[in-house]
Amino acid sequence: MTTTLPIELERSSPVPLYFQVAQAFEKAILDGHLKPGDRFENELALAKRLNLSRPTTRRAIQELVDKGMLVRKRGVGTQVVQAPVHRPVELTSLFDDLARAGQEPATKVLDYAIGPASDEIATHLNLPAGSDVLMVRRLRSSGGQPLALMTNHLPAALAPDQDELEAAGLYQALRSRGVHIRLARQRIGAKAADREEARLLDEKPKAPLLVMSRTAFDDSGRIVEYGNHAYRASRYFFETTLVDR
Amino acid sequence: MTTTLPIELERSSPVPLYFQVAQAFEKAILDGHLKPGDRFENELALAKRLNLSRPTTRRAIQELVDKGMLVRKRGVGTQVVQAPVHRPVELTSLFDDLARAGQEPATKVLDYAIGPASDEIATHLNLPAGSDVLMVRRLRSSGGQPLALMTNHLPAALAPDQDELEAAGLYQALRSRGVHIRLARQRIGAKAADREEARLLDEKPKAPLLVMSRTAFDDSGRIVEYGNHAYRASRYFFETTLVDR
DNA sequence: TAGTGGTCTAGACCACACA
DNA sequence: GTGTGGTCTAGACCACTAC
Repeated sequence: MTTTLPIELERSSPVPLYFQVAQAFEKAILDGHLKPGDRFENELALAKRLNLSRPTTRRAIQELVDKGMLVRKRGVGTQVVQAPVHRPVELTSLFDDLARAGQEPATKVLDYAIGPASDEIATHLNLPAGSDVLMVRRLRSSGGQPLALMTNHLPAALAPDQDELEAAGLYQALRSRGVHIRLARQRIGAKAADREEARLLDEKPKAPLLVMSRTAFDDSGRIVEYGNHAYRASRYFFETTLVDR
Repeated sequence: MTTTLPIELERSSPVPLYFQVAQAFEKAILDGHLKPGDRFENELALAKRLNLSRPTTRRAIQELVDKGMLVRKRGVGTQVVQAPVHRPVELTSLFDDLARAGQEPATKVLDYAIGPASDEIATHLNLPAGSDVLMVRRLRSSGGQPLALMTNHLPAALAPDQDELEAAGLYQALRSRGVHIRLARQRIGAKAADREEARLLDEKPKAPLLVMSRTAFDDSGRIVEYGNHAYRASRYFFETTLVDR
């Protein structure tokens, strides 16, 4: 069955039309007005109904396909994916994730030191050996329980204050300094906790930890941050959605 | 500096023009002909040079932005990201990953049983309780060493033969049955190995394992597979690239 | 002010799936 | 055959950045 959804467009809004359309459909899916397996209106009909050009309409639909909420099949049509949808992984910090989940994260800065980079760190940050970098180690907790141990390295020029790092996430602190993170590459693995990690995270030595190392880039393609995070396996996981295009 | 790259287009090819362009640039970046930090030709100039329309040119560039190889900044331009590029995570199986890496994976089917689904599995597969499903448990090894223990559940109608599962990956077996996986949602975490996992994976009990549970959808949005995989932490990790759009 | 990317239009033709 | 999505054109106007 093809459901038609009433959509109001605000043509004078700075929000792109394709985005308004995509959001309206996303909301309809999340609210259950469009059900899993429902056939979607075809592009031409939708474009006509909304008084939009086909490319604009198409882009709106593609947005949701990329998010893993719709699937399209050439010659057949577009359908809503058959499963309750979670939020896709976004380029936000753990701090943001938790704040959104209402878990009230707290951060304690354990180490904060600026000095010449080791060869390894300089390589990861793509800086000349010996450049000044900030190393910060933080313990993130939520609900009174330790959650993650985070070690990050940044070019000294971008170093946020220690206060900022306790009050907000690293990315938020960078944003307020005009640094916009556009890209992150992550490597996710597992390891056994060493003695210090165990102590700080309130786990036993050799307890399984979920580890993530991340390199973040700004909108000029420069490396802004390199970090190693260790999460308590009992309290954290990553979600990813992969789309074949 | 703006580098101009000679690109040959095959207009009669079934390969889309935007894809040909994207591939040419991707190759140039991977081969080092375009270096990290290099300014990219702007869209209009590139379109004119290649005798393409701007949308087509733009789509080619966007393709590489989505892959995390380029970053664009409004009013400024497009640049090559400042770091060696790995392959992005794709919708392939571990089997494919290893075969590509030349590690000669081998698979042993430990269990293969078709029967009524438990409530939990039925829910994960979005099937009526008690529907017939295949449960298959496999041990994946490479280089003579165990690597992953994989438990998968599929609707019985899609069940590949046991032979197929030993010879190829699950996804490849499904593909040869006309099932095209278009979407996968993954949850990645860590856990301690239980006694049986430890035995099969040649690890000690309580050794850290990287675990992934995955739900896969076909091009009609139906759930095709639900699986739980456990990887030896010492031998596997996941890579993800996140792009802010 | 000049140059860049971001959005949008109104069409066109093609490839594929299905009845 | 009919209907669907996939690709492509040749423009247009706007928003933002840097000088």
